[in-house]
Parts: sequence; C-alpha cells; structure tokens
Amino acid sequence: MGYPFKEIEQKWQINWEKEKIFSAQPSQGKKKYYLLEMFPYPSGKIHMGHVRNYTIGDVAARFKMIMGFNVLHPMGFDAFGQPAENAAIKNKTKPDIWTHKCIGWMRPELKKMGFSYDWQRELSTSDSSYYKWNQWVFLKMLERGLAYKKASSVNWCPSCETTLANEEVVEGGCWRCHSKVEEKQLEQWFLKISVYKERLLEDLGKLTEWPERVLAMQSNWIGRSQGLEIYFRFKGSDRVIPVFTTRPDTIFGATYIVLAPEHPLVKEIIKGKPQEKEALKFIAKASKESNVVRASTDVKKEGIFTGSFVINPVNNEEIPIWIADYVLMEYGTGAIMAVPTHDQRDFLFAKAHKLPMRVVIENPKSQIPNPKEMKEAYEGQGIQVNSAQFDGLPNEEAKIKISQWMEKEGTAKIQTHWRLRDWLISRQRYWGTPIPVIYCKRCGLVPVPYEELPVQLPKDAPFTGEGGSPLCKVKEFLNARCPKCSSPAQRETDTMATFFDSSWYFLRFCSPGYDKGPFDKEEAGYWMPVDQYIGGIEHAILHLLYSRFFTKFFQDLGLIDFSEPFIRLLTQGMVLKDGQVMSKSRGNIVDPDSIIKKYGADTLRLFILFAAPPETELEWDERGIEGASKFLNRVWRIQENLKDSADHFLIRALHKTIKKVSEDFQGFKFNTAIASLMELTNAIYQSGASQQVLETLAIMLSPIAPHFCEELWQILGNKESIFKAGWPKYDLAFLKEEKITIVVQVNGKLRAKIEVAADISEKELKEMVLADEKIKTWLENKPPKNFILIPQKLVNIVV
RNA sequence: GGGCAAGUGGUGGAAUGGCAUACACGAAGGACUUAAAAUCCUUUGGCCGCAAGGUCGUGAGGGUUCAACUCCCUCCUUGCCCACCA
Repeated sequence: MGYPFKEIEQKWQINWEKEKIFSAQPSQGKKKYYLLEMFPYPSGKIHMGHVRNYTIGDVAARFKMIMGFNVLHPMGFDAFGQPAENAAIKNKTKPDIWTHKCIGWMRPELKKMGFSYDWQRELSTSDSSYYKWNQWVFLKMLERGLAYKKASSVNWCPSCETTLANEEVVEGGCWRCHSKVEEKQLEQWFLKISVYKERLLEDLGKLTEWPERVLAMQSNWIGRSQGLEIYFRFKGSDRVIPVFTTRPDTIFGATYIVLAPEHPLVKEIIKGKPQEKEALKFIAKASKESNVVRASTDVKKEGIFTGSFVINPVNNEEIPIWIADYVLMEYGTGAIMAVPTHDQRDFLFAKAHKLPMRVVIENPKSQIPNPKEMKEAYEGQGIQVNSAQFDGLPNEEAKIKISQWMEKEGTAKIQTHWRLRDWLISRQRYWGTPIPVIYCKRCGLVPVPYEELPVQLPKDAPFTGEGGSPLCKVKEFLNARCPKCSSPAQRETDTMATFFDSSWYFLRFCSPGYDKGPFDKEEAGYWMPVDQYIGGIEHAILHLLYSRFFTKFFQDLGLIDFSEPFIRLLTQGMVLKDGQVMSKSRGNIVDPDSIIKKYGADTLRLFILFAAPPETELEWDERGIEGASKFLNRVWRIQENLKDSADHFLIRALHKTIKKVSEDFQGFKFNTAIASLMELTNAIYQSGASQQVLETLAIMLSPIAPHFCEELWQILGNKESIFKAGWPKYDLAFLKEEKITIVVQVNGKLRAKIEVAADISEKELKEMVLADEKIKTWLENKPPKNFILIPQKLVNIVV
C-alpha cells in the first residue's frame, strides 16, 4: 500500500487556499522575488508541456519562499486568438463562451497540480478590464507616432482570411494552418518597433542571465549589418543608383548591377531601348508573383538586360544594368552590385546569363582559379587581388580601408542596415482587442477618446469562416459617431494580434484590478522586473522581443524606471514520447490528469523533474513514473522507524546533501538535487534516521513534492506550514573528512587508491605512494620523471 | 545554405580538465510469502580470466596536456531557429 496521496493532496490544496499562504503583498522587510511562467493559451486541457513548465516554476517559487523571499507567483490566461474563433465556426458556439469553458477546465487542473499561484491575481486578456489597457497603450503609441497605418503588401492566408506577420510565415505557409500564403494589398496597422532597434540590440548586453542561444537569436533577428552604400553613376549622365553591400571588399569584382523589377528608375532606364518591350513584359510578370514565391529557392532566377550601363566608381569600368526577380525592393536600396565570383546567387545568375566574372579575393587553400573553371562562388576569407592599391591586404582589413577611401572620394557612404521590420499588428479577426480608432468622412482618422475606453467587443457576431472579419457585419459596432464632429462615422474593424496582449501582462500582474492605468506605478516599482521567467524556446524571438519593446516604451512614458522586463530566463525543453514531440496530431499525448489520478500530483512533479535537466528534451517513460512513486513511498516509511538520534555517518551525509541540494536548486539542476535526496534516503535505510534528519529531508523535498511533505511535516508534530520552516543550513565542520581517498595514477592511468589522513603533508603522501606495493610494481624501479599532486584528490606519477 | 545546441551502458541521465557511467529505470539472483503483489538485500559497460587482475571504452579522426566526455581543429549524425537580408 502506498501513501494516501489522494486525501493528502486534496487536504493541503484546500488548506493552502484557506490560509492564503501564496497571496503576495509588497513588504519592505523581505526581499521580493517575482517568478513568472509564460501564461497558457486556454485550449481546453493542460498538456505535459504545461506540467513541465509550471512544475519547474513552482519548485523555484517554493524554494525562494522557504528561503524567506517575498514571492510573487501569478497565473492567468492568454485568452484572445484564432483557435477560439475557429472553434466557434466549427462548434457553433461563441468564442467567449468557448474560451471561458476552456479556462474553467484548465484552472482546476492547474490547482490539482498544487502550484503555488496567487489566484487572486488571475487575469484573462479577453476581459474588457484587461484589453481596455491594450487600447490605452495603443492610443499612447498613436500619439507618439509609434502606431501608423500603411498600405503594404502583406502576407495573406486564404484559409484564415487574415494577414500574417513576416514572422508568422513558415516556409511560405501560415504558421497555424500551413495554407500557402498569398500576397495582398491592405491598409494595415503597424507598430514602429524599428525606432527601438538600437536599444533592443544594445540592451542584450544587460541580459547576462539569459541563455546564449536566445541572445544570439534576438541579435540575428534585429540583424544589424555594417555596410557601404555605393553610388553608381550612369554612363553619360550625372544620375546615380545607390547600391547597398556588406562586402565592399569585393567592389573590384563587380561586373554588373541588378535592379528589382519595381525599382523606380527601371522604366526610365529602358525607355526607348530595343529591350523595352520585353523588359516591360518581364516586370509585369514579376509583379504578379508574391515575395514568398520570388523568395523560394526552387524557382529559377530570371532576369533581363536593360540596355544601359553604369560606371564602377573604383575603376571607371562600364558595367551593364540588369533587372532580376531575385532582387527585392523591400531590402536595402532595391539594387545590388553583383560579384559572381564571391556570391553564390550572383554566380548562378552570371552563369545562366553568360555575364563576366573576376576573382578579387584569393582562396588561401587553392590557386587563383580561372573564373570559367569555378564551380561555385568563393564566399570565404582571403587576400585581395585585382584590387588596385588594396592588393595583398586581408579582405577583412580591405573592407574597412575601401569603405573609408570611397567615402572620402565621395563615391560611397558607410551605412548601417537592420533586418528588423516594423511589427504588423492588424488582424481581420473578431476574437481580439478592437483597435480604438474611428473613421470620419470629414475629420479622417480619429482616435477614440481615453474616457470612452474600452471599445467593447460586441458579444454577438456571425461566424461563417468566410468573407473577412465578422466585425464588419455587426452594425451596432461598426456605426459610431465621430468624437470630433459627432457626424456618423465608422469604427476600425481590425483587432490586435495577440502578441500585443502578452507583451505587457507581466506588468498587469503587479496590480491586476487597477483601473486608473495599465498598472499601478508603485506596485510595479516594487515587484518588477521579473526575477525569473520560464517558458518554451519557441518564444525566443517574437514574444520576448515584443515584451522588451513594450518595456522600453513604458520606460519612455515614465511609468517604470527599468529597461528590461526579465532578469533571468530559462527555456525549458520539449516533452517527447518515443522520440517525438507529444502532440495531438501525432496521437502520442499522455494526459496529465490520468497520471494524477493514478499516482498523484507529487509523483508526477517528481518524475518530470528527475527525468532530465529543465533545458533539455524530456523523454516520457511510464516506468520512470513508477520509480518516482516508489521513492516517495520509501521516504514515507521512514517515519515508522525513527531513532532518538542519528549517528555521525548520517549527520555527515545530511550536511553534504543540504549543500548539494541548495546549490542545485539555485542553478535549476533539479534532477541532480533529487538524486542526492535519493542518496540521503538510501543512507537513512542503512543507519536509521532521527526526527531531525527526516524533518530536514522533508523541507528539502517540499518544493518538489509539496503536499507530501506538508503532511509528513504535520505528522512529525509541526503546527505551521513547512513553507514557513526556513531552508536548512549546512555546517562545514560536518563536511570535513578525517580520512580521504587519494587516487594514484601512473602515466595518467588509474593504478591504485590509498586512504590517508585528510591533513597529510605532501612529503608524507609522496612517501606513502612510492611505498605502495602496487605502485612499486608499476614503476618497475624507474625513477619518477614528474610527480603531480592535486591536493585532497589525486597523484599522477610520470615515468 | 547560415546560426545555435546536442551525441556517454539495454534505457533516462551523472561527471565541464583530475576515479567515466552518480541517481533512477530495466534485467538477473536471493530473503519474506501457501502463492502473488508490495517490500528488503545483492549483482549489473564490453572483452580476456576460476580468480586476483588486465584490457578496451563517452559519434569518427587528429591535436593540446602529466591528465580530455570536458579545451582546440576537421568530419559525421540528429534536433531547433533562421534564410534570395545584398
């Protein structure tokens, strides 16, 4: 018979809620600790990924609580979004009813896991008390010119009938439904995140406790590149075409330039040329293709000669101007200089159209090849050749020298380019925050006045799944009066992308009921920034970047005095089964609820932490669950057989464990912390435990198996919650060993182990080692060449 | 194609320059039991050997070092992120 987990877990969940032990209040006496896990999308049931994410967070929160920190550990729901709308279409229900139903299922499941949330702070982004402040933030951005409308070619998902951010297009398909993305021109709302690009990049340096790879991904996404804008003058005219390049070292190898078909100068250039008719045909064809198609690698690069030439400013060479679909107007200047020998795309294009090539950087591993014999472009490092006064320089050095020289000559300008695009937030969808603007025939675009917020999302709307946003069809919503002139006007029907909602929810948690602003300045001043944030690696770019952007915006509004929202970040690995990610479509889901029923939440928590370190992938194994259950039962039985005092051997083991577990918890190494708790338990089974030893073990295990340990704690006669017991301290005096084992190697190979007094002198140790019979045979009377001694650990004799 | 991870027993994993395989699962054997479950104890990387012991061994190959799973170089495999970004 195992311990009665069902009764125990229920008992303590009720007790914790009654005693409000997780309710957080600012307190000047204690140090604050804000621990946050990425809040879930209410899809219906919690899955193992949630269980893992929230268990990791809960252990950290409870550990800090026992350490005496004032812990804020809130939970809420990222409740707006497309699945609710798709469910409404499919199940003939309403998105808000569906969403609330899902939240109603998930909340008790989270409670059953025993997570230490302050449920009084629960929030849901689809509540008007939340999205009102989305609208407030939007209006502030609009005031400051950070929100703007732009007609632009956007990615259009024909299935979802919505626009997608560039970031949401996955391999030419919609990231949710994978339909092929088309191009469509629409008036869209954008946020000028690009205004913050320097700060977003620079402040990555402050994030010393973020994983390296997340920093690298953010940095790549912002994509700062130093380059040169080179001015190519037309043959026989003073007009110039600016071209941006990150490889100014290859300028002497530029043998033609290429314009995007949309380039404003194209029509002028081809006018009256024999190629005009054919070129126009090509341009028309290219304009029909979406960027996604043009950007795909499997489509052949097409292009056409314009009949015109420019002058290469470094050597006054005449080079032809081409038009090609692989050059996009949106990037750089819409024109490139082509260096076929040192850029693979240019190389393929040049080969296909029989354009000239010249090598200007020597591959150190091979002879300078005849360009005709090259099979691919050489894009690596090397020494400049065919580059006039720059010959012989390493190309990285030449990059700088050529840039400086050309800038001085007035033929180019050193420039910085960024990859980061402005953030498209418009969605032609119902289930999101209405964008608070009104269109008046007389006054134009008018912001909804602050005192009229929130612009309520109407409860009823027709969901057919066709023909754009349901909001367009709700007359009571659509028709409004102009706030300026009171004449009939129309509301904006676009809603905000849900990333907007999640870009500042961590601030709202500080004062979830606040109604004078998005958050109470003082409360946020006390709790923020988040000390530890935990979530999936899939949010490494978008969510984290947008949250950082919003934080900087709030700082600029004077609402907060810090610039980064999350001090420490942990990205947990995925949960796999049979080597594959657990997912509904694969049908390899294990329902957490069934595991709780069979083994209890404490066992599930223990297993999920023990099976792998938090950052790596976790392979689900039902037998591992059995093992976790066995361990808890083993600890449970210790209380049946307590001694009055523990022997020295066990006390030493206890203090060693306290040291190890304390360090491991700090570093989120829960798997090894559990391993040492198991070792302590094994030691207890060897020698028998005293009450004090078992109590200490219970405290150390309590963040992982909280219900279990509370019960054990109470059985041992304690009246107050174990989470107020304080974290145990270890005594170095107990860790000192009298005798230690020294490893003896001969020529780096393990040959013997000798036991010596811990305070042995080097001389004595050396004598003892050389006198050892085994070592003598290995030395074969040869004199040691070298004698390496690592104190307290190891000796290596070299002969 | 680029960037970043990772690769260790039958399995999950431990060790981040100093005893490779902690801890657990699984397996084998034993104790208890009429029996089973549960529990407790023992063994458990490969090869040679009755044993003592030896020897090989952390994806492959090279290097640095008294000493390499750990650091460096080249390559292979897998995963994630990104990609006509000039």
